[in-house]
Amino acid sequence: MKEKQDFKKILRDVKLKSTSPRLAVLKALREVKHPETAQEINKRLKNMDLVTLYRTLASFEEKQLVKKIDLHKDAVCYELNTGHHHHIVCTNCGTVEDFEVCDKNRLIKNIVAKASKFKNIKEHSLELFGVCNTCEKN
Amino acid sequence: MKEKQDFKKILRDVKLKSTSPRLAVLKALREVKHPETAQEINKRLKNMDLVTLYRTLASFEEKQLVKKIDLHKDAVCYELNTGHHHHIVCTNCGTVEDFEVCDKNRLIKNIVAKASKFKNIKEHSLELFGVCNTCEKN
DNA sequence: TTTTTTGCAAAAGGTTTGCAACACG
DNA sequence: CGTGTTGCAAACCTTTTGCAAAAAA
Repeated sequence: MKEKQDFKKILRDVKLKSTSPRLAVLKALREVKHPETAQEINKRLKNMDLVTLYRTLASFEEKQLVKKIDLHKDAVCYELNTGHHHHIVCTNCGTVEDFEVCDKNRLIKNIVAKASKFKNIKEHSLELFGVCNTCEKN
Repeated sequence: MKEKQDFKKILRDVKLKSTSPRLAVLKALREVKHPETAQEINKRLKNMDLVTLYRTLASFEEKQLVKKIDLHKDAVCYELNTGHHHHIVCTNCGTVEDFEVCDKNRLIKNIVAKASKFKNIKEHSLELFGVCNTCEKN
């Protein structure tokens, strides 16, 4: 299977040993298009220990393979760190739509220019919350 | 005391009964300029039950007196909902600097214009994370 | 007096830690 | 073979819930 080789290379590149839990988590993360909580990911994986999953996600986050995102759910969500984007979340049904911000660098530059205590920004959160069109009809 | 009357009016305006825990929490929130976790607020208050504090903060949030904010700390932070602003957080020492975004409405409008599932945005998060100038020297 | 709120104890839920057995490289 | 990783149990920490006593209007 070609995908498996992909995953092994990804792990090798970040100097993580290739183990079956890690491969399984990479697969699970790639399968799904929206951020999920650890429990949600765990539910989709057979024979995966929740503790191992948390540790796997933590190591992936450290290597910047995944990002943690707060979508105002009961728990933090995780997603593969591919392509920079943000999310609009339906506060009613939980649907998530991605979006990109074209002039974000300019935005952040403007903010930092006025800031007195910071010169460099490493990360940022930007998530929108509303009721999606489907939910609004009901 | 004039401030106490202020607080009583605030509570009356949102139809919450005026009780000493609520007055104490309002005072505590006004005293401090940056968002704090429930535990941090609780530490500054004498004779305040943590459970009561959580319930008080929840009722305040419902009445939009306070806002919950995720600053990537161990727990959610709360702050008085006065004047719309966002935060830059030092990932090293925790220092927080506020900022305002002047063209935020335009930003959100642009995002929503491209969104297929959403027409209206009710809330948004926008927090920046970096290392503050002081920490960067060391 | 009636209804809401408080305070305590206890539970719930997500996440972390300790440690021995195991597996990758 | 040595070091990093897993799996299980148990701990941890924040937040919530239940309920009787207390306080607000």
